[in-house]
Amino acid sequence: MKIGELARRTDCRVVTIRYYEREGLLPEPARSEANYRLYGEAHVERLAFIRHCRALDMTLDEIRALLDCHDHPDRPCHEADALIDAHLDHVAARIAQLQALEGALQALRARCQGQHSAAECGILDALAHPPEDAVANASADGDHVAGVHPRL
Amino acid sequence: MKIGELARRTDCRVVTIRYYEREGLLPEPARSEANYRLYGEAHVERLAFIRHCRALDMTLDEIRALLDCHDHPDRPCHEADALIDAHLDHVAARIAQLQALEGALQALRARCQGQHSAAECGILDALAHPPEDAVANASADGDHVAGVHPRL
DNA sequence: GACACTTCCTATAGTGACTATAGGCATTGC
DNA sequence: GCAATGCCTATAGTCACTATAGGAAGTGTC
Repeated sequence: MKIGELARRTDCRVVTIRYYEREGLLPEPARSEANYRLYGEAHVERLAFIRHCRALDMTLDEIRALLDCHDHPDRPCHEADALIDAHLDHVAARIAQLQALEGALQALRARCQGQHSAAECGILDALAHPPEDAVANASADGDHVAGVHPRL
Repeated sequence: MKIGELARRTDCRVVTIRYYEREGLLPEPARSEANYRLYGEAHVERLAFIRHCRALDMTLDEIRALLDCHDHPDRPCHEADALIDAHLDHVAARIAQLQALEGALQALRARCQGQHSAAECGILDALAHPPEDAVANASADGDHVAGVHPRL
């Protein structure tokens, strides 16, 4: 099949497939006479694997490591386990962080009901002079779980 | 004060301050004879405002909008309110998403206790052939709240 | 005054995981 | 024969920074 069908079957953009190829996550496929990429079922499976990992918010580096396990079925799978564990930790940490953030935002929101001018707005005031601890715990500590504005 | 002191007082890197200036979030300060940037208390306050917003994971565009409100105290503050509301929605959505993700990862993790070879590993198997719905709800829907791997 | 060390300056490129654009060839349907 | 679509490559842009290079100015010690 050509790249468009692969894209349709894996719910992945065509450009993204080519990007994965450049990044070495997908092997270079055969080419037609017209130089079109030609894929088989193995490619569908591998791309599906990648997209599932991405849906779980793993980085391409993490996925590379998992694919490496996948490509060496004779080796033990401690690595894969450890990777998932570490990733779980990151996700849990990020959730806690965002919940703190949600609390801070709700407190902020409660300070204004929209009836004032900006000069009297409790929100703007609080942002200019926050109560010290309100925001302290909400900021990330480099734990590799992304901020509030994803791309996907 | 010079840029280093401003950075220390606001817990913000020097390069980041210059970046905010280039982005128009901070006004260009006065310069010393040696061309060093010279800041006053107004800059400290404005930068603190920006950093608090960033700690709440707002984008620079959102912050620009809030600063615009801040800079026009005579105007009503509906905009600021609406912005915080929208941001809260995004954070809440992201939390829900990550919790779904956490569940999917825990289910995944439970499939292997690390005693197998990669060929028998339940994790790798599940990633290659997931049970359809497991991952479906975990993937983002472009709601602008970032993925699992932040930078900050 | 000579030297090292730190702080400051500008400009440019890199990060991750894509997305967008330009310019062009191949295929398909009418 | 022609337009619409799909495919190709290559390059640049996204966001919020971070890193690096190369140099000038200020500070402290001998």
